[in-house]
Amino acid sequence: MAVGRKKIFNEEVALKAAMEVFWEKGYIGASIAELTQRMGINKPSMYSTFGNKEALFILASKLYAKSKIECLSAALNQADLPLKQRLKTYMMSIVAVQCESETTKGCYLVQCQTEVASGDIPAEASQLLNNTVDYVQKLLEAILSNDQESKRLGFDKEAKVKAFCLSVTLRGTATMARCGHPKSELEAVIDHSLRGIGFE
Amino acid sequence: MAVGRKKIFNEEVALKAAMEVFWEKGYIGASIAELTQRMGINKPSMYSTFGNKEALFILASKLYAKSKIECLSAALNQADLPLKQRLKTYMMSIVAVQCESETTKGCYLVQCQTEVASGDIPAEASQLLNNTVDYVQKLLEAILSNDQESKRLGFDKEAKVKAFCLSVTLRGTATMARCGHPKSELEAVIDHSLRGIGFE
DNA sequence: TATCAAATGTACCGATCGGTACAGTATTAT
DNA sequence: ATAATACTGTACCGATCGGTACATTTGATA
Repeated sequence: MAVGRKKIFNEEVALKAAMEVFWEKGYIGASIAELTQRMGINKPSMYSTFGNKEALFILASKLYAKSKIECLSAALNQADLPLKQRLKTYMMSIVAVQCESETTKGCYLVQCQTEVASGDIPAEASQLLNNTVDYVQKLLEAILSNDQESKRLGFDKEAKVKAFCLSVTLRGTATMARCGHPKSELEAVIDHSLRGIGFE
Repeated sequence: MAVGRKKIFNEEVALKAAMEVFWEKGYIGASIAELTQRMGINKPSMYSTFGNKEALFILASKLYAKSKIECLSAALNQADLPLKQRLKTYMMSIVAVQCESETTKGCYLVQCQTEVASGDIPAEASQLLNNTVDYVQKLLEAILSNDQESKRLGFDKEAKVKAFCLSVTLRGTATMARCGHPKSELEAVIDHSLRGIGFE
């Protein structure tokens, strides 16, 4: 058994709170003071548990990727549903995440990636953000390349550019969600976007 | 004639330099130190000429709106060209601005609007940013509502939602441009987007 | 040439940034 | 009980933030 005084907080709960702050404020905008306050711990506890701001950010980003993005992928492979419907369900599930908060937040990744271009985010964290954003696009591309229905429609030949278009749309909805536009308004955009790559 | 020592710098040149910095770094990310350095002046000159950071930001934002956005509107009203072509030319001219820099910047407005949601930008400046972003969408909506060809196609009945879709696309391309995607890659997205609202 | 307004450069202000030293307190092992 | 260990709280570090006081320099006016 571990010796010494027990931690008074739960690491997972604290990390989730940190993720929320980074989501709202970005990497630079999230101060250690606000982070620790919202995490319910004080600075030495944060530093001893998570290392430093960058390490905390990397953990928070991984948590976002896992709990808010990667877990949605299954919708794309529901074998019995038409491709269009699977894509719409998947994209709308991402939009739902963008709109889920009362304090409008958009997408953690899109939010923080704008800071990458500013040179404000350390290299390792930048890489992680880029990889996760890429993950969605690659996933869409893979479906459009390999799905039977997609091949039948001839979409596999333009899978890359079509996936890119859908990805652009999702980034656009992320910025809109951050400005307070509700899911209901963004649904029409997804519909039009799917039409744009050739559905109907 | 004005009495006293002459200004050693040109206000317009300095303001343009400030706009570039805000464009790259956003409002919070642009420090007074970097701003004054890139403007080629020192802090007291900046404060005596422009007031403070917020006032400088408002002037820089107005300059961006005028010199990078509003001046592009004419392309939409080139009477002899088909609507689709006018829309594409207009949207691509905005994409060109998003991609114009060697240090990739995306869109000043989209960049800074994400900071509005963080509560980092003073009220007056927020309002200005929102208005300018709204300007593009309203412009698209007006064309789709009133243009003869648009009416013939029946687009005027859904002008609002179609304009919103195009606006989302342009915000998406802005975030892509900021990540280094070139204009050539984004052109296909504009084409698909126009297809999505009913062209072809 | 003397005067005076305006711009400049330096040096500083308090507040906040990310990060840490250290004393105090709780917990387990001996 | 006592020692060893790990977490907590306070108080601080140097660096940077936006902003300013002030002495100096410049140049037009009188």
